[in-house]
Amino acid sequence: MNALTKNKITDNLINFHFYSGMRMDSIPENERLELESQAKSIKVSRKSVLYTEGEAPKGIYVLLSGKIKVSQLNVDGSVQIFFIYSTGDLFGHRPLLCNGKHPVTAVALEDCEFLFVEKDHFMRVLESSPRLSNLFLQSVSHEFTVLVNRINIFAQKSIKERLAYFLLILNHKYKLPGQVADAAEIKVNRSDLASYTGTSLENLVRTLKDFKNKNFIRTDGKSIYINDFDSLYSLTGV
Amino acid sequence: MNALTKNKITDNLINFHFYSGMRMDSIPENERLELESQAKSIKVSRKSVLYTEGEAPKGIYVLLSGKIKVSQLNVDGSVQIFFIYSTGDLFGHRPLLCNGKHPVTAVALEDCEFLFVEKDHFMRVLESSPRLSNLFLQSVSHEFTVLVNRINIFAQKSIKERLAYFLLILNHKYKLPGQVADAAEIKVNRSDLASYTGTSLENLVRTLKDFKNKNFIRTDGKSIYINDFDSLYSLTGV
DNA sequence: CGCCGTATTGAGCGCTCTCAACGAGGGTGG
DNA sequence: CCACCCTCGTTGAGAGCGCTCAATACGGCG
Repeated sequence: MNALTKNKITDNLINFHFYSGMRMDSIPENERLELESQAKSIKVSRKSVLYTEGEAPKGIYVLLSGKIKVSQLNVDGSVQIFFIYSTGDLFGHRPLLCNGKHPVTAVALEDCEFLFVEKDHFMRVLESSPRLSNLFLQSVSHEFTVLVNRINIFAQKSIKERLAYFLLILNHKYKLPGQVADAAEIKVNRSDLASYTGTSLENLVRTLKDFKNKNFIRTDGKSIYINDFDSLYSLTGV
Repeated sequence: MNALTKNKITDNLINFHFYSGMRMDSIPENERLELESQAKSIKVSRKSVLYTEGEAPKGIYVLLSGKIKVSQLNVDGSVQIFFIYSTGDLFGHRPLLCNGKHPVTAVALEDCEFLFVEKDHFMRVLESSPRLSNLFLQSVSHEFTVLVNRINIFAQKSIKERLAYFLLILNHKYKLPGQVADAAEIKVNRSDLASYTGTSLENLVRTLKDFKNKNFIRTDGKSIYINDFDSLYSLTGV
């Protein structure tokens, strides 16, 4: 893949489909220090539940290490995963901003460490800083576009197209800090990957196998690595 | 249907799935007057295009009469409709709030009349009013939940479930101001309804027929009326 | 070694799509 | 007024995708 193509993939996906929302390092120093001054550092182990859908939000979270999955459980037992957060991502703020309940459940995919800022402190800092408030407004407005684009993906694309799409997104999420290689080690189990892609476990496995046969990806145990970004990207049709 | 059930439907759908976003009448009077002072009143005929995906946003819109559909066109020619705006809805603001392009295309479904506030004026009013800015932050954060719920619908539900869901949403959108009757005249053509539900035209027609046979809905020419809110609601599984 | 959770594969069914034809209704020109 | 056309809606048939159920393989751990 040449540099031009690569940039196009990166631009399009990151800007309009991927975009992790708010990150701690995009917050101005003053406000960040103010938030951090009252933040608790918390460690949880794999499978821990940070919050559950329907709960009142207690504060905001900044992930320092590990991965968090954010999902909904349907009445028929099916699970839809919406996001996977990685280091630096700030989340859990949106229900606070609109006085709502958590619409989703957040669970640790690995052992995690995060900062937790309590609701009252967060809201105080937010109210005292129009700059921060505008930053959130910008961020959430951008995420609106990201979600609209994702609705289109789910409504109009086949499993194959969707899986290609989500593998590219996960590749970003699983890049290690400072990693130069394009391909990351994607460590999501088949069941979660199926819930993320919106398909059954068996169908997910079959589609992965298809991608492997075409040499788009390779696997090592349960881990997935992308070989051919270009082909996956053109498959997505975005 | 008893009153309790009806309220549950209304509450759940309106709050978490429907929610039309910002409305002019939820803006504090001062700011509203300031916005309106520079607003142009514009009339367009059916099928007129207000803006196209990829375009730079020029301002915000407040619908006074008529209906607007908001959609994306895919490379394979398929169309996904995301929203249908009706009287009072304020839209087109989100790309302004995050310095982005329009992610979607807005087209008049009927002859429409709307207010248009130019970008510069809107941004000036917004910057001068933390209260307005916070209102938008609240609104867009709430819409985040709405869109997340909708992703779940598209990723996990069948056409039948999705159509039941969107018919209930459209029923709200097509209620006339002050209408007491529950059932509105839903005047969306089959093709648009298919694009909204995320299915093919033929399949949409077949599912409508199924609903008609079960007496969930009735049709009069091209218009659709809901008979049985309860059954449709329980079909959606939300 | 046996157990348990996860991954893979197979078979068959049903939903949804596409292609194709037909019908209904409104508008236009002869 | 009628004939024609154009758009939109409806129906049928058949193919293929994606689902469920069921069985098998694999790997870590007690």
